Amino acid sequence: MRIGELSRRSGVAVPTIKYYLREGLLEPGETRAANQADYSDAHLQRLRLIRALLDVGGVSISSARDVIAALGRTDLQPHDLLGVAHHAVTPTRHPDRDTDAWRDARTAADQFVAERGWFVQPNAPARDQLADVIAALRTVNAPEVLDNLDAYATSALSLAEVEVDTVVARGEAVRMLELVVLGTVLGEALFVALRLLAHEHASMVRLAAAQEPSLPAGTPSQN
Amino acid sequence: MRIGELSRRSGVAVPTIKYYLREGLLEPGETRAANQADYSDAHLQRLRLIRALLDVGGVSISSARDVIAALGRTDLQPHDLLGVAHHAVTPTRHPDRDTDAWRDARTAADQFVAERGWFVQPNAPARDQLADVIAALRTVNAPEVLDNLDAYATSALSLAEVEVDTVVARGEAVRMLELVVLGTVLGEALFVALRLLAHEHASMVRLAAAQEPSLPAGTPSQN
DNA sequence: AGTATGCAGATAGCATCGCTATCCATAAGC
DNA sequence: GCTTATGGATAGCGATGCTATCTGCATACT
Repeated sequence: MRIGELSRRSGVAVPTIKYYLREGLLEPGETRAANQADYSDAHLQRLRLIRALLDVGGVSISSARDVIAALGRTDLQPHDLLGVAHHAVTPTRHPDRDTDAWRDARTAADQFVAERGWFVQPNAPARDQLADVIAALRTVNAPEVLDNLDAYATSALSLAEVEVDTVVARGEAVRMLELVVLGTVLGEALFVALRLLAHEHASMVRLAAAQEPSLPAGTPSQN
Repeated sequence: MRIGELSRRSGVAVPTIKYYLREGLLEPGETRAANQADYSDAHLQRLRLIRALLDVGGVSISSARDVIAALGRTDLQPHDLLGVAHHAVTPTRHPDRDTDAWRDARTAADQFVAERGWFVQPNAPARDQLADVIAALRTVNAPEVLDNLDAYATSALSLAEVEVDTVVARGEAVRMLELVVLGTVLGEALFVALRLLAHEHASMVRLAAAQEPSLPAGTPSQN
């Protein structure tokens, strides 16, 4: 198919597809003549993956390029891809990390990981992310949230185990790689959305109940 | 204190503080003369909150303004603030929602919420977010991730209950409002970081173990 | 009193990101 | 032969989050 049809079938504008080609997110089609290239169903699939990463996963163009490049490598194991996927979902914006307060928070983060017995690379970016949040919660003086660290970690671990099992359940290497990426990026979006829904439910049950006694009957609290 | 000291103590550049003043994120200091204003510790605190929301929470300037405006209102109950906080963590980017595939996903999202017995406003933005992810997972043909919806929801609910309880445990209304915001925005960042750490741990234990038998001895799988 | 520094408020500029629009020569389709 | 579409290149655009500069005045130091 040519670019027009690719555009129609994917819902992505032609200039945008050209932009992705320029940026190396999408492989060029097979050139037939100076101004004719042929795109396959694989291109369509790839385009859908790109849009999912960008629109739903919130991944940047350059991170998406890295992820896609990694997907194309046959020498990577699923675990190796995790680093790339994690990098993709790691925000670039972050607070000033060159302060004593931040370094203290980073120490606390490392200590927490160690106490949990988690096996995590010493330079994993998620350690810095955790330190960012710890430092922020301390400076805004909200230790209550940090008191729940264990609850957060327990939820996170049980989720992570389910996700990894989902990948492991697959035999084919190529499929596993895709699932690592999708599980990491879209899994995060999935959880975030569900957390907000659960948040609203829990809040309605526990907070609103106090002020407005006549709640929807039979709303379970799921304990 | 004057703006220079506020800048030094907060680590925020003077022009940036002026920008926040213009944008209505920070209240003007008490004017003493045409070009002299006085800032209090409350301003410093507020500035730290702003930086936490922007840098760690990834909230936009305009959402931060909404959140801060809501914090200042005395007529709001904690539950009312949830909507504002949720809006702040809801990304503006989203896939095309004007397709049949998306509407199907939205129906599936509503059905999921209903099955769970969750009490959630029909127009809650998180419903759309959930539909976004469901639609994306379907178009990239990764139903495996969706098979774990229940696991995700269970984790999300237990987390949400802990978070709501943390807010409820506080008596003072003003503090509760702050905690709703911090719990929603920074709680998300906290969970995301912990999930990545747990992800790496679980992956190391289950995936890398297969190819590289000599793992760090005694790494528990926390089952 | 004189000088240097700092301040408030206003306006303009800037870097990045993710597209979008335009142009050109060529090929396809009717 | 004529319209339309294409590939490739280059330039521009709108939003975001600052950053820089200017002006007139207050403050601080000496």
